[in-house]
Amino acid sequence: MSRNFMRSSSWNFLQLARYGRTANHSQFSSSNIFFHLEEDDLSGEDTSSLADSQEDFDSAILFGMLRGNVVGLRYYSGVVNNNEMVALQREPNNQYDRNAVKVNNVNGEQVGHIKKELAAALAHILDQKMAKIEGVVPYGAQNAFTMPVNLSFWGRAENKQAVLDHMMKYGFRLGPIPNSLQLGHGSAKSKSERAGPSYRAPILPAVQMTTEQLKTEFDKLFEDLKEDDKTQELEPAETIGTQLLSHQKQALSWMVSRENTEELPPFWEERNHLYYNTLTNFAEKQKPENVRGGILADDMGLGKTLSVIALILTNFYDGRPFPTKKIKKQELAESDVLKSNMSQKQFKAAKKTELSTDSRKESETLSQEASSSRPKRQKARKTKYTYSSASEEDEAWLPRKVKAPAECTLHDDDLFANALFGLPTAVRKKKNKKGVTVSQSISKAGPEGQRRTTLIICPLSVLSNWIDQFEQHIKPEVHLNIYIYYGPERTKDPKVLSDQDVVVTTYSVLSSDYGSRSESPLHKVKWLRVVLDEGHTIRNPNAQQTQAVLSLEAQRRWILTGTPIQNSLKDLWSLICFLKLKPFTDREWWHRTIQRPVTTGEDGGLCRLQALIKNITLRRTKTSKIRGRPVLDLPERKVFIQHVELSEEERQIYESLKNEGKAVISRYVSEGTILSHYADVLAVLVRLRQLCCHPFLVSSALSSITTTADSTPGDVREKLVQKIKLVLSSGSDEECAICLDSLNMPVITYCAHVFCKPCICQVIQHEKINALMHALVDQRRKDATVKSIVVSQFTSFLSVIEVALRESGFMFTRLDGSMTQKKRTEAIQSFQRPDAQSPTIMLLSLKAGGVGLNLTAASRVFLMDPAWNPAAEEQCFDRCHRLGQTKKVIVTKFVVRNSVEENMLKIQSKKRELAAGAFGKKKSSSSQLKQARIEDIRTLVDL
DNA sequence: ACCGCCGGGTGCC
DNA sequence: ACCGCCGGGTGCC
Repeated sequence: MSRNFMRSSSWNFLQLARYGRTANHSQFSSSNIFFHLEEDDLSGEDTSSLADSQEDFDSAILFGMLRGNVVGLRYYSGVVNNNEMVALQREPNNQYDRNAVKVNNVNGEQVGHIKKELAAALAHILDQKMAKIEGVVPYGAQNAFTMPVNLSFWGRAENKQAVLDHMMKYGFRLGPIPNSLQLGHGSAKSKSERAGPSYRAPILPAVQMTTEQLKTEFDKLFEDLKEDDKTQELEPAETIGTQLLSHQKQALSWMVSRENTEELPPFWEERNHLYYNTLTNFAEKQKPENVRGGILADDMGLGKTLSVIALILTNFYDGRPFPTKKIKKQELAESDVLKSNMSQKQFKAAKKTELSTDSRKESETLSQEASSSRPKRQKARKTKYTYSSASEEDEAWLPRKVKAPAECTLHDDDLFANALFGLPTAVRKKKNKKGVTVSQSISKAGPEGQRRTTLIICPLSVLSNWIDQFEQHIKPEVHLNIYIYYGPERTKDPKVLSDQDVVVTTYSVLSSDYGSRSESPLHKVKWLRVVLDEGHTIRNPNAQQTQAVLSLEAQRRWILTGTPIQNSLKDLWSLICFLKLKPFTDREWWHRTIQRPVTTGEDGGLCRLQALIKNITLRRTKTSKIRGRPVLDLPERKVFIQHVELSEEERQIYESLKNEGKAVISRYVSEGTILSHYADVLAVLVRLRQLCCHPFLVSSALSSITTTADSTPGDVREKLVQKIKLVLSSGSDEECAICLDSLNMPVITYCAHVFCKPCICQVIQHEKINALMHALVDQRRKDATVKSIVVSQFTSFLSVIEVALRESGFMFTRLDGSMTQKKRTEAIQSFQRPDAQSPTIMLLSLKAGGVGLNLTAASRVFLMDPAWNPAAEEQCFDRCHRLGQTKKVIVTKFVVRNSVEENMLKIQSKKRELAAGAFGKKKSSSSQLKQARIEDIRTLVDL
């Protein structure tokens, strides 16, 4: 565990403080802090605990190059082009030579072996991971028996000499490869049909870009995206009952075209009847499968969910919308009118389909489908859902009424899910009715049955939101079958799933299914489409959850995320893998062609990355403009920082705690043991921050006063009880830190400070809370309908605030990490209600709920204590400043003057820079990280 | 000749 | 491999 701990990034460390808050008691216990840190690590916040080779990749420098030979070509089927990249792979179990090193082409097919004398030298280096060795075949690609290979050795600077020495021992000298050797013989090109263009010599280690440069480039990367030509709009299918905003129609158009495109994926060209990859110079006969999907990276609150729902219904099958009902004669007239409304794009797509399948019949059906109008519900139910001219294939796609075994219907799960998410009764009723309609594929539909089902994977916190939005945006008469794959009653039968139109599940369910012995039905279905909501949750490629997602079988793949790159370029890799972008699904090619060129500032690296992102990503921010007008007409948002002075008494306690902490920390610093005393240091910091919020938070008395579940864990409490007994029994003459008199009704803090109970209670009456209550009362007087969110990282602080709110007669509700999903949903729904009985204040714990939480009923946000990570604060503001907000949003951040909080603001702005610059940034060495952490701590306590 | 030379067989690791 | 290497056949010039 300590290993994990030491490796975690400083960001991760900083997050810990927030995490500690999630468990109400952890601030009292260093072991708890540790526990949560580790948990956080494992849950994928940090990817540095990956294989060491991963780290080596990032900090690698070029040691030198060497010309070697690939032998045994005639025994293997893998072929290469001149200048094509090849991969080296150790083969320790080779029966002829345990030093064997295989040479594979970009596709992973073996080309040959490294000649044994050289392999003998390389084996040790590869096995010990002293260097990563990359190969390029400079010429002679079509040789029959052997071919040359240029090897480049990459690794950490500290390994360079050892590698050079080792190679020297075997008689190989590494050096730069002269251009004369590099380009090979003039005849090489003419001999080969597969030969690519002449290729420049591998670029020698380029000048490392500064963080600032990279940041600028990174910003540009996405800036430029906004200005490209993804401005086509597409009207959604008739089945969508909601009018889409312009940018949503653009998203729809882009997504539909991404799903139906026949274009080659980025960096592939057709040459001489072969498909040629311009990055690796790899070529093959087989057309690389196109990425039917991409990344919808719109900012939060732009309506990604609605865009996807529209996509599902609009591009349900072969570029056609979700089929609806029979066309009746009198409706045909109407449909002619509607036909003219059919967008150009839709029509083109239709034509294209017609051409490709060469089926006139289908095209007739199509125009009817596209223009079908609304039937009366009754009729629709009686109808057999057929078109007069529907082809057999089409028929298979129509919803039909079938008997379904009880356990296969939606009832049970729906009921369960509805209970779980607290969906309103009306919805439940409707669902039950709907539930009996289960679509059934017909075996004739295709060799493996046509795919029809979209799988949506999302965090639990937004699951109910998906369901709500389907209800809200799809016309009620449309029989779209949705299955919530969640809860103990979920089906085990893949057939049940593949008979749905949409299946919604969560990452954790998917992951636990994947990890369990019995086979996961989710992994047996051949999905039409898989949608990852909050798709950056798969950014740790080693997490089981990521593996579970990557092993899903689907034709169309979508990632929804507001933050495609969170920490570094590495984050993008899992996403690319999910999209099955060849050849990047192999980490080596990703690194050699994109990641390393970008991080080392190699020629064109950023251009490549940009070309890649541009191809697969659509991103708009809230400030993006369409035809000169903002995408969203969001009301203004203002952020105020409200400084608060500590009262005399508070200041006294604060200073004494701070000095105590400073003494401890500076001792650690001078001893150089600060990092091994992290838990202690953190405890000090947390106490200081809590004190800024409210002195009571650092008092053990809290547990006996608040009525909520907040409590000190038994053992710690016991320890404190012992201590106070000791203080009392020993007749200690300790004095109260507040009144400086002898103790009267003593209470003890975790840090073993002792106060008089009346003294500390008096403190509560003073600043802070005071600032908040003043603002709230003031607000209520001006406009009682305005709702507010009060945010803190400390649930115990929220509990204190609760008391104050009750005293002033506020209606409030609360959302924190300890609540069940059902209770959370209840809290949100009651808060969002517009009626007079609805609470006007939401107490929100900073990390609870995560992204996607919609609290647009509120237009005021009070941030009681600054967060370590500025992004977390932003996210918090976005919960109410998003689509659906009608009022001006005012955010107030309370910051205590001359305190750890002010220092945190400083660190925040530093972090903000880092976050932007971390993209592509060379990973700091662990010693640098340590130093940075120490610096952070010193800033915080003014050391 | 316990050599050199010739030419056939042969061929990754 | 239009090579190198191996080992058998062979042997003045």
